[in-house]
Amino acid sequence: MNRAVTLSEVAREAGVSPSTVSRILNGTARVNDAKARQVRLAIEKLGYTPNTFARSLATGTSGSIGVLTPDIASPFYNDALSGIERGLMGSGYSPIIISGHWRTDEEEHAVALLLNRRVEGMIILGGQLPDHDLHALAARLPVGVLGRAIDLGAHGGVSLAMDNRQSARDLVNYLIGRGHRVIGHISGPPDHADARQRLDGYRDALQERGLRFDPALVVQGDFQESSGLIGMQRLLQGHSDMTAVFVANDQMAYGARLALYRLGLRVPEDMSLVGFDDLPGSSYTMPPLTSVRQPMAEMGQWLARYVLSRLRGEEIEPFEPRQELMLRESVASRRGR
Amino acid sequence: MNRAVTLSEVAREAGVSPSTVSRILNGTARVNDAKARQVRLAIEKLGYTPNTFARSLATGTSGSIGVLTPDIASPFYNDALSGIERGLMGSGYSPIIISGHWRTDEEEHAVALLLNRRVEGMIILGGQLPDHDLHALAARLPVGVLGRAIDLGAHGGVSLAMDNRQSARDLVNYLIGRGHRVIGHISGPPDHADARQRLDGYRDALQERGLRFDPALVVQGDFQESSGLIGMQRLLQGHSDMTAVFVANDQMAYGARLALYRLGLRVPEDMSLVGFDDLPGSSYTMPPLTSVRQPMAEMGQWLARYVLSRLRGEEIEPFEPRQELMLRESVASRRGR
DNA sequence: CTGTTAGCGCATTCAA
DNA sequence: TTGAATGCGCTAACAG
Repeated sequence: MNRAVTLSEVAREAGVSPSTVSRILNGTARVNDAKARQVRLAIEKLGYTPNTFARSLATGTSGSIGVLTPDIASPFYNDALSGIERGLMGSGYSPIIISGHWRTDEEEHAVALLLNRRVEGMIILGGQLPDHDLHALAARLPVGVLGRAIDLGAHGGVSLAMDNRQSARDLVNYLIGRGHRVIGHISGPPDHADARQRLDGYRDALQERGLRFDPALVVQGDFQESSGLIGMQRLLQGHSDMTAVFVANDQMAYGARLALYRLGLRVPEDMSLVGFDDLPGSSYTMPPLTSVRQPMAEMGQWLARYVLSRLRGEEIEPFEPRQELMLRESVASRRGR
Repeated sequence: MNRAVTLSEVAREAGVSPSTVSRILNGTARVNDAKARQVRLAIEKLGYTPNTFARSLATGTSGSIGVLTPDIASPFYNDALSGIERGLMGSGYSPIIISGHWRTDEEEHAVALLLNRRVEGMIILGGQLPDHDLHALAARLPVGVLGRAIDLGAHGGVSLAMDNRQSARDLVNYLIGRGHRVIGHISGPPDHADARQRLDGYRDALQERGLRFDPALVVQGDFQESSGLIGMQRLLQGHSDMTAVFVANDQMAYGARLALYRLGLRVPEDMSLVGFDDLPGSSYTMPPLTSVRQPMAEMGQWLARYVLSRLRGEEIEPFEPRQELMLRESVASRRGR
């Protein structure tokens, strides 16, 4: 970039002192109208752009909030990003988004980068960061975490965790209530806390209703569509009595759905299907998919507000994210049979 | 944030001068091993984090590339974001992503913000920015644009535009080739260049094959699922001879698909359906949706490399994005009828 | 209301 | 190999 115009150049052009220009720029003090006009003209003429670095260095504030997301292209976390943007809007703070690609080392690197950029607060979406990293972070600045059960209260940090286990349990209970007795499960990767909790919830529900937990009814996926397809194929082998499948996320449920279609099995008449996460597309699958919805956007927005409130020393009303069973058309009743 | 540790404090702690610490940090010069160890120890002990602002101010470089996306939660553009991340990886540059929410004023504001942050290059995804803004930008720094046909060659900028019109034409031609004669279209918002071009392509194909363009066969949507559903319902009224519909994007095609399902119409037996964009989910719809794929991730990656090459004064091999018809199972042949 | 002065934290001369 | 001095562009006292 060709050397950028500086504030002093503007000052010289307008025939005033640098501080005057600064004051006009920031509205820090009343300034003679005529001079103000001169300055605006000079700014226009020279194409002046204030240098954030210099300003931040001088003020000691960056006006930015770091956001760490595991994947910039994840339909799941992106709703939260939208929420964060909304929450920050008009606050004078802007988000700096970095993705950690589900890798601890990259995430730690990303956090370091954000710290270098002197973000004043941080929002962490899911991810693999060890708890002690999060604690260390919360001790330095306001931190909001989404999707992990961790107690940051000691430092005043906050975590919005969804109760995956309870929701999975509700979902499977719903299936049982509709008369299903042999229920398969396509699980997520076992190194993923959410996946483990959803599996636990599945097991809880079975146990609670006196149904046997059969490991053969559980196949492992990786949260991607293709693994749902394969998982369903495997479940179908040798489980002719299975009437419903709880898939650990919607993406895999889409794959499972396709596997059934390929085999000429109807949903929900021949097989009931439930997912998890309620992706935007899940209202438009065929049939619309029963799933559990986490208010990602609202959570993101609240977290942004939380960090802002901490920064301003204000109080903020607590937020209880409610997970919601989205009952749609992918589950049939087995009562009559 | 509690006052951060500075380089001088590290220097004092280690008993050396600030310049020495700086040299160790940047590997600018050989330094006595013993001192280097001292310094590393001090950095560790104090929890020192270099201040990006100060460094950028001193060096006059920011090490960041601005990325403007119309929507942080768009499944379409996010693939490009992933590609950009990949393209920048290991280059020493990192992306700063801002979204403009499809609004010209917000986009201009975002660009200003990026300029303030002294990004060294910029990548613009789609959006509503007027051409002259883009030209002005390209005159200042390396710029890569995705999804808009604009000639930035004068300044050395580049634009990777997809030929929406040609692809739409190919798609509709394909339908005609499969024996369809009455083909509906659910279009995108008319203020959206992509939408207009896709409509044009639809018209081109009909004309080319001697079919009449019937305005009643075109209904307007807004690129969202729900408008596809409504659009399909409206198309179905009074067009009993329609056998195929070209939907201007996949999201709307999902909605259209659901409308058909609700009415008990089968795809593709009763109605053929084609979309546009080939979202990740489109391989898993029921049936898998025929669509046209733009290599968004590859384009994003190449654009990142392009900007880097400009920054380094290197040459880069040109990139011809190829759009690809993804022929899947949502189209039936009408030949025999 | 306005100009002058003194840093903010760092990289980079220039000497030693 | 190392330290001292200087300046990047801006804001914030401090005087006037």
